[in-house]
Amino acid sequence: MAQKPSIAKGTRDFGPEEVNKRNYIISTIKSHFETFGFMPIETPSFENSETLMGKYGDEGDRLIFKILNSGDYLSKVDDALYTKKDASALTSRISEKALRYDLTVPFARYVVMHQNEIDLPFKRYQVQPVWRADRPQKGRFREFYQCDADVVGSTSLWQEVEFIQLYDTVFSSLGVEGVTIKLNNRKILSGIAEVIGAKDKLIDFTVALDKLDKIGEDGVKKEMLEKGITEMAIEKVQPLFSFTGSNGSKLESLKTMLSTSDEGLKGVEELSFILTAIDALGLKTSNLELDVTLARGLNYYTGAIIEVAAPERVKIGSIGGGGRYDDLTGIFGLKNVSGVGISFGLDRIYLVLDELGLFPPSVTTTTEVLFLNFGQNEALYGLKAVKALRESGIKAELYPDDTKMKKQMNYANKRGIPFVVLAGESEMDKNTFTLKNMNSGTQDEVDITALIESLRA
RNA sequence: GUGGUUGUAGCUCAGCUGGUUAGAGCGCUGGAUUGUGGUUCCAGAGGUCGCCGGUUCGAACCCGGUCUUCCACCCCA
Repeated sequence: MAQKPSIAKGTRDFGPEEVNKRNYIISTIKSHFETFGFMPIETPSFENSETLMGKYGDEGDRLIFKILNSGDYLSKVDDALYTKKDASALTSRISEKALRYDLTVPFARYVVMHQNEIDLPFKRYQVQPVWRADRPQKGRFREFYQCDADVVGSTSLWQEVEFIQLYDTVFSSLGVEGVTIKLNNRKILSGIAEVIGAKDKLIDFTVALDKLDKIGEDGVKKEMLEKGITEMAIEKVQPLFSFTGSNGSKLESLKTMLSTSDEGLKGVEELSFILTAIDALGLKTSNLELDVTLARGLNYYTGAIIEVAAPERVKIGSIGGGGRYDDLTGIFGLKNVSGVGISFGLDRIYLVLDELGLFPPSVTTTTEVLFLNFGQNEALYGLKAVKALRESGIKAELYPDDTKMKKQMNYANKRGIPFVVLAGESEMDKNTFTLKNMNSGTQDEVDITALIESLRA
């Protein structure tokens, strides 16, 4: 009984064209990672559960795909636990492995486990799939690729400067001009919370502030009030709601607002350093913008927070993000190692390139010439030429079956193969080939040298 | 995890207040056309109406559950 084929929720198949396009993006990103001095590593697709659990908050734990133990996993569960139906307690007994949730935590584990083999500061890049048991949505899947570059073992702000340059280089190279690299700093957000006397509500405060462009000033204020932030406190940060002007003037106004917070001022100083450096170095096509509402991934970022927005005409939002996290490896017992890194959102970059028509035509590679098959002797004659063409770097193939010519021509046509070679008895007698241009319909009878020459052009 | 939405041929979709053999376009296969594809013409194949149950004389259509799709929230790339 045949079953209806299906694929798991939130996963996708990729056809030849999609794979070629995705590979184009990935290889562009990788080549720039390398010119910036990053080195590749790979980690397993699944880790021991304890490596991942508890690193992404309660919400994160829920979204981690757990792998059921092999064998009779229920035999290890005592009746009391089983009857209690406590999912989280039961999970730890029947599942000891879990699928990779991101590339950062496995990287931290890698650094700690291999600390004697690597030289700090260590710059690594990693392009691998990750899995999340999330509910799928537009541009969000349960299996997707992350393209990460991180540096560990240096607190220097020059790293942040380098990462901004890297973003600019990659997007310019892909032809995506006019992206906006948004920059913020956790210390500034902390400072603001401190100044308004809501230090304990930092997360609530920033999560609400982050939604400013989405739900507007009134919506943000409403959410803040709901979370128990006082009206007086909100009053104090009123300037944040209409924060415009140059990066310089924004910094000035932050400096005033945060004058009583040492941490906040430190954040201003760090931002100022980065902005000055980028100003001096220049960017190819990107814009750099100080954005105090930027607060993603706040759970672990401790300094810089970076996010890249697609050009305005493409309504797709964020296409990359990153930041600084002090003590990245502390959870695995290696103290005082700071990390900073960025990530490229492959799927969304794909959508941007597709929408703007930025994939080079050469990305979709097809066979350049198809030899029609007229029988055993003709096939062998053709295959000798195919071999010669391949040695000249031309993508060539022979139609495998001796079927009707109409069928073979049709196949070439549908695959978009630009040239077809007809070589039957009469050509074999003369040691020639009939080369047909499928676009114009014209054809010429040529010898092997001329065949290679005309296909090479 | 919460709320909503979608599912009919390989694909995109019609299908009336519940009524007999569920349709179209595209695609596919064969032929017109035995060494010439795209265009045209002719013929043909292809459907447990997502799945399970219920209501009814009768269900693609109504009801419940479930899976899936897409959207919003939460969160996030």
